[in-house]
Amino acid sequence: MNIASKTLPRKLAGRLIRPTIQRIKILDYLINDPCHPTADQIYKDLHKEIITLSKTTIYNTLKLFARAGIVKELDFGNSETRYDVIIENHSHFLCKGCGSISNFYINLDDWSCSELNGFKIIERNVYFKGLCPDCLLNINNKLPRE
Amino acid sequence: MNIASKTLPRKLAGRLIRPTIQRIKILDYLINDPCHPTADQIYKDLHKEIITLSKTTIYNTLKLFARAGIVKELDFGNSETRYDVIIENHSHFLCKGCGSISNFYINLDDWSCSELNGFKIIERNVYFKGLCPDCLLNINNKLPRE
DNA sequence: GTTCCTGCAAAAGCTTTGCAGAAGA
DNA sequence: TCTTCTGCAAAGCTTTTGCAGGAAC
Repeated sequence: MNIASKTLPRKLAGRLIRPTIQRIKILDYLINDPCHPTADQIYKDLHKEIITLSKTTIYNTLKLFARAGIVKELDFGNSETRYDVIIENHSHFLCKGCGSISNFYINLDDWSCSELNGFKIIERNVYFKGLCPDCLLNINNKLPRE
Repeated sequence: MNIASKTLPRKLAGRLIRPTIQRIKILDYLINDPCHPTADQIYKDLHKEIITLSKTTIYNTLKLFARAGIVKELDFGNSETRYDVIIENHSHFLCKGCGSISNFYINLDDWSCSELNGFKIIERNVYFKGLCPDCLLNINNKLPRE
Protein backbone atom coordinates (compact mmCIF):
# COMPACT_ATOMS: atom_id res chain seq x y z
CA MET A 1 0.00 0.00 0.00
CA ASN A 2 1.30 3.37 -1.00
CA ILE A 3 0.00 5.49 1.80
CA ALA A 4 1.61 4.93 5.18
CA SER A 5 -0.03 1.82 6.52
CA LYS A 6 -0.82 3.47 9.81
CA THR A 7 -2.66 6.41 8.32
CA LEU A 8 -5.61 4.63 6.78
CA PRO A 9 -6.60 2.54 9.81
CA ARG A 10 -6.61 5.74 11.83
CA LYS A 11 -8.69 7.48 9.23
CA LEU A 12 -11.27 4.71 9.39
CA ALA A 13 -11.23 4.42 13.14
CA GLY A 14 -11.82 8.15 13.32
CA ARG A 15 -15.09 7.57 11.51
CA LEU A 16 -16.04 4.70 13.78
CA ILE A 17 -15.38 2.20 11.03
CA ARG A 18 -13.53 -0.88 12.08
CA PRO A 19 -10.35 -0.99 9.99
CA THR A 20 -10.43 -4.45 8.46
CA ILE A 21 -7.94 -5.47 5.82
CA GLN A 22 -10.57 -5.30 3.11
CA ARG A 23 -11.64 -1.80 4.04
CA ILE A 24 -8.11 -0.52 4.28
CA LYS A 25 -7.26 -1.95 0.88
CA ILE A 26 -10.34 -0.48 -0.71
CA LEU A 27 -9.74 2.95 0.79
CA ASP A 28 -6.10 2.80 -0.22
CA TYR A 29 -7.11 1.89 -3.75
CA LEU A 30 -9.55 4.77 -3.94
CA ILE A 31 -7.06 7.27 -2.61
CA ASN A 32 -4.19 6.18 -4.81
CA ASP A 33 -6.10 5.48 -7.96
CA PRO A 34 -7.04 8.63 -9.82
CA CYS A 35 -9.49 6.95 -12.19
CA HIS A 36 -12.77 7.07 -10.26
CA PRO A 37 -13.19 3.32 -10.50
CA THR A 38 -16.31 1.21 -10.70
CA ALA A 39 -17.00 -1.47 -8.12
CA ASP A 40 -15.93 -4.02 -10.69
CA GLN A 41 -12.60 -2.34 -11.37
CA ILE A 42 -11.85 -2.28 -7.68
CA TYR A 43 -12.82 -5.91 -7.44
CA LYS A 44 -10.71 -7.02 -10.39
CA ASP A 45 -7.62 -5.23 -9.12
CA LEU A 46 -7.85 -6.08 -5.44
CA HIS A 47 -8.90 -9.64 -6.12
CA LYS A 48 -5.37 -10.26 -7.40
CA GLU A 49 -4.00 -9.43 -3.98
CA ILE A 50 -6.77 -10.86 -1.84
CA ILE A 51 -8.19 -13.82 -3.68
CA THR A 52 -10.99 -14.37 -1.20
CA LEU A 53 -12.30 -10.83 -1.57
CA SER A 54 -15.88 -10.80 -2.75
CA LYS A 55 -17.91 -8.26 -4.62
CA THR A 56 -20.39 -8.17 -1.78
CA THR A 57 -17.68 -6.80 0.45
CA ILE A 58 -16.76 -4.21 -2.15
CA TYR A 59 -20.35 -3.04 -2.31
CA ASN A 60 -20.81 -3.19 1.45
CA THR A 61 -17.68 -1.16 1.98
CA LEU A 62 -18.44 1.42 -0.66
CA LYS A 63 -21.93 1.98 0.74
CA LEU A 64 -20.45 2.25 4.20
CA PHE A 65 -17.87 4.77 3.02
CA ALA A 66 -20.54 6.73 1.20
CA ARG A 67 -22.70 6.96 4.31
CA ALA A 68 -19.66 7.96 6.35
CA GLY A 69 -18.89 10.74 3.90
CA ILE A 70 -15.61 9.23 2.78
CA VAL A 71 -16.54 8.60 -0.82
CA LYS A 72 -19.09 9.95 -3.21
CA GLU A 73 -21.08 7.90 -5.68
CA LEU A 74 -20.89 9.34 -9.17
CA ASP A 75 -23.27 8.70 -11.98
CA PHE A 76 -22.62 9.64 -15.56
CA GLY A 77 -25.56 7.94 -17.20
CA ASN A 78 -23.85 4.62 -17.71
CA SER A 79 -25.10 1.59 -15.90
CA GLU A 80 -22.17 1.53 -13.53
CA THR A 81 -21.66 3.72 -10.51
CA ARG A 82 -18.22 5.21 -10.07
CA TYR A 83 -16.63 6.04 -6.77
CA ASP A 84 -14.64 9.08 -5.83
CA VAL A 85 -12.87 9.93 -2.62
CA ILE A 86 -14.23 13.20 -1.31
CA ILE A 87 -11.33 15.61 -1.20
CA GLU A 88 -12.93 18.96 -1.76
CA ASN A 89 -15.55 20.52 -3.92
CA HIS A 90 -14.63 19.49 -7.41
CA SER A 91 -16.31 18.65 -10.66
CA HIS A 92 -15.79 15.97 -13.27
CA PHE A 93 -15.07 15.80 -16.93
CA LEU A 94 -15.99 12.55 -18.66
CA CYS A 95 -14.24 11.84 -21.92
CA LYS A 96 -16.61 10.32 -24.45
CA GLY A 97 -13.68 8.84 -26.31
CA CYS A 98 -11.80 6.84 -23.72
CA GLY A 99 -14.17 7.03 -20.75
CA SER A 100 -11.59 8.63 -18.50
CA ILE A 101 -12.69 11.02 -15.81
CA SER A 102 -10.72 14.14 -14.95
CA ASN A 103 -11.25 16.45 -12.03
CA PHE A 104 -11.52 20.17 -12.33
CA TYR A 105 -12.27 22.85 -9.80
CA ILE A 106 -14.98 25.44 -9.88
CA ASN A 107 -16.34 27.26 -6.89
CA LEU A 108 -19.91 26.08 -6.73
CA ASP A 109 -20.90 27.48 -3.38
CA ASP A 110 -22.19 30.77 -4.65
CA TRP A 111 -24.31 29.35 -7.39
CA SER A 112 -27.95 29.82 -7.08
CA CYS A 113 -30.73 31.19 -9.14
CA SER A 114 -33.86 33.18 -8.43
CA GLU A 115 -35.99 30.24 -9.52
CA LEU A 116 -34.64 28.28 -6.58
CA ASN A 117 -35.83 30.73 -3.97
CA GLY A 118 -37.57 28.64 -1.37
CA PHE A 119 -35.51 25.55 -2.18
CA LYS A 120 -32.85 24.31 0.19
CA ILE A 121 -29.79 23.40 -1.84
CA ILE A 122 -27.77 20.66 -0.17
CA GLU A 123 -25.59 19.48 -3.01
CA ARG A 124 -24.35 21.04 -6.23
CA ASN A 125 -23.14 18.68 -8.93
CA VAL A 126 -21.50 19.55 -12.18
CA TYR A 127 -20.13 17.32 -14.83
CA PHE A 128 -18.99 18.04 -18.32
CA LYS A 129 -18.67 15.60 -21.17
CA GLY A 130 -16.48 15.89 -24.19
CA LEU A 131 -13.10 14.81 -25.44
CA CYS A 132 -9.86 14.82 -23.52
CA PRO A 133 -6.65 16.14 -25.12
CA ASP A 134 -5.41 12.62 -25.95
CA CYS A 135 -8.59 11.64 -27.75
CA LEU A 136 -8.64 14.96 -29.61
CA LEU A 137 -5.12 14.27 -30.83
CA ASN A 138 -6.07 10.81 -31.98
CA ILE A 139 -9.00 12.12 -33.92
CA ASN A 140 -6.91 14.75 -35.65
CA ASN A 141 -4.11 12.35 -36.50
CA LYS A 142 -6.24 9.57 -37.87
CA LEU A 143 -8.46 9.44 -40.87
CA PRO A 144 -12.09 9.19 -39.90
CA ARG A 145 -13.23 5.59 -39.80
CA GLU A 146 -16.47 4.26 -41.17
CA MET B 1 -53.61 14.16 -26.44
CA ASN B 2 -53.13 17.70 -25.32
CA ILE B 3 -50.95 19.04 -28.04
CA ALA B 4 -52.58 19.43 -31.43
CA SER B 5 -52.65 15.95 -32.92
CA LYS B 6 -51.11 17.13 -36.16
CA THR B 7 -48.10 18.77 -34.57
CA LEU B 8 -46.40 15.74 -33.10
CA PRO B 9 -46.50 13.53 -36.18
CA ARG B 10 -44.91 16.38 -38.11
CA LYS B 11 -42.30 16.82 -35.47
CA LEU B 12 -41.38 13.15 -35.71
CA ALA B 13 -41.51 13.00 -39.47
CA GLY B 14 -39.18 15.98 -39.57
CA ARG B 15 -36.65 13.86 -37.76
CA LEU B 16 -37.17 10.94 -40.13
CA ILE B 17 -38.99 8.99 -37.45
CA ARG B 18 -42.09 7.21 -38.58
CA PRO B 19 -44.92 8.63 -36.49
CA THR B 20 -46.56 5.54 -35.08
CA ILE B 21 -49.29 5.77 -32.48
CA GLN B 22 -46.94 4.57 -29.75
CA ARG B 23 -44.28 7.12 -30.57
CA ILE B 24 -46.76 9.97 -30.78
CA LYS B 25 -48.25 9.04 -27.42
CA ILE B 26 -44.85 8.78 -25.76
CA LEU B 27 -43.70 12.10 -27.17
CA ASP B 28 -46.98 13.70 -26.15
CA TYR B 29 -46.58 12.31 -22.66
CA LEU B 30 -43.05 13.64 -22.37
CA ILE B 31 -44.00 17.08 -23.60
CA ASN B 32 -47.07 17.45 -21.43
CA ASP B 33 -45.77 15.79 -18.31
CA PRO B 34 -43.46 18.02 -16.34
CA CYS B 35 -42.13 15.31 -14.04
CA HIS B 36 -39.18 13.90 -15.98
CA PRO B 37 -40.63 10.40 -15.88
CA THR B 38 -38.93 7.04 -15.77
CA ALA B 39 -39.60 4.45 -18.43
CA ASP B 40 -41.80 2.67 -15.94
CA GLN B 41 -43.91 5.73 -15.19
CA ILE B 42 -44.51 6.26 -18.88
CA TYR B 43 -45.41 2.63 -19.24
CA LYS B 44 -47.83 2.60 -16.32
CA ASP B 45 -49.65 5.70 -17.51
CA LEU B 46 -49.82 4.96 -21.21
CA HIS B 47 -50.63 1.32 -20.65
CA LYS B 48 -54.05 2.45 -19.38
CA GLU B 49 -54.79 3.93 -22.78
CA ILE B 50 -53.02 1.41 -24.98
CA ILE B 51 -53.25 -1.91 -23.24
CA THR B 52 -51.03 -3.68 -25.75
CA LEU B 53 -48.17 -1.22 -25.25
CA SER B 54 -45.04 -2.98 -24.09
CA LYS B 55 -42.04 -1.78 -22.14
CA THR B 56 -39.80 -2.84 -24.98
CA THR B 57 -41.48 -0.27 -27.17
CA ILE B 58 -41.06 2.37 -24.48
CA TYR B 59 -37.35 1.65 -24.28
CA ASN B 60 -36.97 1.40 -28.05
CA THR B 61 -38.73 4.69 -28.51
CA LEU B 62 -36.83 6.52 -25.79
CA LYS B 63 -33.50 5.35 -27.19
CA LEU B 64 -34.63 6.40 -30.64
CA PHE B 65 -35.67 9.81 -29.35
CA ALA B 66 -32.41 10.20 -27.49
CA ARG B 67 -30.39 9.42 -30.60
CA ALA B 68 -32.52 11.84 -32.59
CA GLY B 69 -31.88 14.56 -30.04
CA ILE B 70 -35.50 14.82 -28.97
CA VAL B 71 -35.03 13.69 -25.39
CA LYS B 72 -32.19 13.59 -22.98
CA GLU B 73 -31.46 10.75 -20.59
CA LEU B 74 -30.96 11.99 -17.06
CA ASP B 75 -29.20 10.20 -14.27
CA PHE B 76 -29.36 11.22 -10.67
CA GLY B 77 -27.62 8.28 -9.12
CA ASN B 78 -30.73 6.19 -8.70
CA SER B 79 -31.06 3.00 -10.62
CA GLU B 80 -33.66 4.41 -12.95
CA THR B 81 -33.03 6.65 -15.91
CA ARG B 82 -35.32 9.64 -16.27
CA TYR B 83 -36.26 11.24 -19.55
CA ASP B 84 -36.54 14.87 -20.37
CA VAL B 85 -37.63 16.60 -23.55
CA ILE B 86 -34.84 18.82 -24.74
CA ILE B 87 -36.24 22.31 -24.74
CA GLU B 88 -33.29 24.51 -24.01
CA ASN B 89 -30.27 24.59 -21.83
CA HIS B 90 -31.60 23.97 -18.37
CA SER B 91 -30.56 22.32 -15.16
CA HIS B 92 -32.31 20.11 -12.65
CA PHE B 93 -33.06 20.20 -8.99
CA LEU B 94 -33.80 16.84 -7.38
CA CYS B 95 -35.70 16.94 -4.11
CA LYS B 96 -34.35 14.41 -1.66
CA GLY B 97 -37.66 14.43 0.16
CA CYS B 98 -40.24 13.63 -2.49
CA GLY B 99 -38.03 12.78 -5.46
CA SER B 100 -39.54 15.49 -7.64
CA ILE B 101 -37.40 17.16 -10.26
CA SER B 102 -37.65 20.85 -11.00
CA ASN B 103 -36.07 22.74 -13.84
CA PHE B 104 -34.07 25.87 -13.42
CA TYR B 105 -32.15 27.94 -15.86
CA ILE B 106 -28.53 28.95 -15.73
CA ASN B 107 -26.46 29.98 -18.68
CA LEU B 108 -23.86 27.26 -18.89
CA ASP B 109 -22.30 28.13 -22.20
CA ASP B 110 -19.62 30.38 -20.83
CA TRP B 111 -18.45 28.06 -18.12
CA SER B 112 -15.02 26.75 -18.45
CA CYS B 113 -11.92 26.57 -16.39
CA SER B 114 -8.22 26.88 -17.06
CA GLU B 115 -7.75 23.25 -16.10
CA LEU B 116 -9.84 22.26 -19.08
CA ASN B 117 -7.62 23.94 -21.63
CA GLY B 118 -7.05 21.34 -24.29
CA PHE B 119 -10.33 19.58 -23.58
CA LYS B 120 -13.23 19.81 -25.96
CA ILE B 121 -16.39 20.41 -23.95
CA ILE B 122 -19.44 19.00 -25.68
CA GLU B 123 -21.95 18.89 -22.86
CA ARG B 124 -22.33 20.74 -19.58
CA ASN B 125 -24.52 19.16 -16.96
CA VAL B 126 -25.58 20.61 -13.65
CA TYR B 127 -27.86 19.20 -11.06
CA PHE B 128 -28.56 20.27 -7.55
CA LYS B 129 -30.01 18.18 -4.79
CA GLY B 130 -31.84 19.38 -1.73
CA LEU B 131 -35.33 19.98 -0.50
CA CYS B 132 -38.17 21.58 -2.39
CA PRO B 133 -40.38 24.21 -0.71
CA ASP B 134 -43.14 21.67 0.00
CA CYS B 135 -40.83 19.27 1.76
CA LEU B 136 -39.23 22.09 3.72
CA LEU B 137 -42.68 23.12 4.94
CA ASN B 138 -43.49 19.58 5.97
CA ILE B 139 -40.30 19.30 7.96
CA ASN B 140 -40.92 22.57 9.74
CA ASN B 141 -44.54 21.75 10.56
CA LYS B 142 -43.94 18.29 11.89
CA LEU B 143 -42.06 17.16 14.91
CA PRO B 144 -38.90 15.33 14.00
CA ARG B 145 -39.49 11.62 13.89
CA GLU B 146 -37.20 8.96 15.23
C1' DG C 1 -20.61 -14.51 24.59
C1' DT C 2 -22.06 -11.12 21.77
C1' DT C 3 -21.55 -8.16 18.11
C1' DC C 4 -19.73 -7.10 13.78
C1' DC C 5 -17.78 -8.57 9.26
C1' DT C 6 -17.11 -11.39 5.18
C1' DG C 7 -18.48 -13.85 1.18
C1' DC C 8 -21.28 -17.37 -1.29
C1' DA C 9 -25.53 -17.92 -3.55
C1' DA C 10 -29.64 -16.23 -4.90
C1' DA C 11 -32.73 -12.52 -5.79
C1' DA C 12 -34.04 -8.03 -7.39
C1' DG C 13 -34.47 -4.32 -10.57
C1' DC C 14 -33.69 -1.89 -14.81
C1' DT C 15 -32.53 -2.37 -19.56
C1' DT C 16 -31.38 -4.87 -23.79
C1' DT C 17 -31.70 -8.59 -27.19
C1' DG C 18 -33.75 -12.34 -30.19
C1' DC C 19 -37.28 -13.27 -32.77
C1' DA C 20 -41.83 -13.80 -34.94
C1' DG C 21 -45.77 -11.68 -36.39
C1' DA C 22 -48.02 -7.26 -37.81
C1' DA C 23 -48.09 -2.91 -40.05
C1' DG C 24 -46.73 0.29 -43.37
C1' DA C 25 -44.45 1.87 -47.87
C1' DT D 1 -42.69 -7.54 -51.61
C1' DC D 2 -39.60 -5.54 -48.61
C1' DT D 3 -38.57 -2.82 -44.86
C1' DT D 4 -39.79 -1.14 -40.44
C1' DC D 5 -42.12 -1.56 -36.04
C1' DT D 6 -44.15 -3.86 -32.07
C1' DG D 7 -44.18 -6.78 -28.13
C1' DC D 8 -43.44 -11.26 -25.76
C1' DA D 9 -40.00 -13.91 -23.56
C1' DA D 10 -35.57 -14.46 -22.16
C1' DA D 11 -31.12 -12.81 -21.18
C1' DG D 12 -27.73 -9.43 -19.38
C1' DC D 13 -25.80 -6.41 -15.93
C1' DT D 14 -25.20 -4.08 -11.83
C1' DT D 15 -26.48 -4.04 -7.18
C1' DT D 16 -28.82 -5.87 -3.00
C1' DT D 17 -30.30 -9.38 0.30
C1' DG D 18 -30.31 -13.75 3.16
C1' DC D 19 -27.66 -16.32 5.68
C1' DA D 20 -23.93 -19.05 7.79
C1' DG D 21 -19.34 -19.22 9.21
C1' DG D 22 -15.58 -16.54 11.08
C1' DA D 23 -13.20 -12.67 13.35
C1' DA D 24 -12.96 -9.11 16.68
C1' DC D 25 -14.03 -7.13 21.06
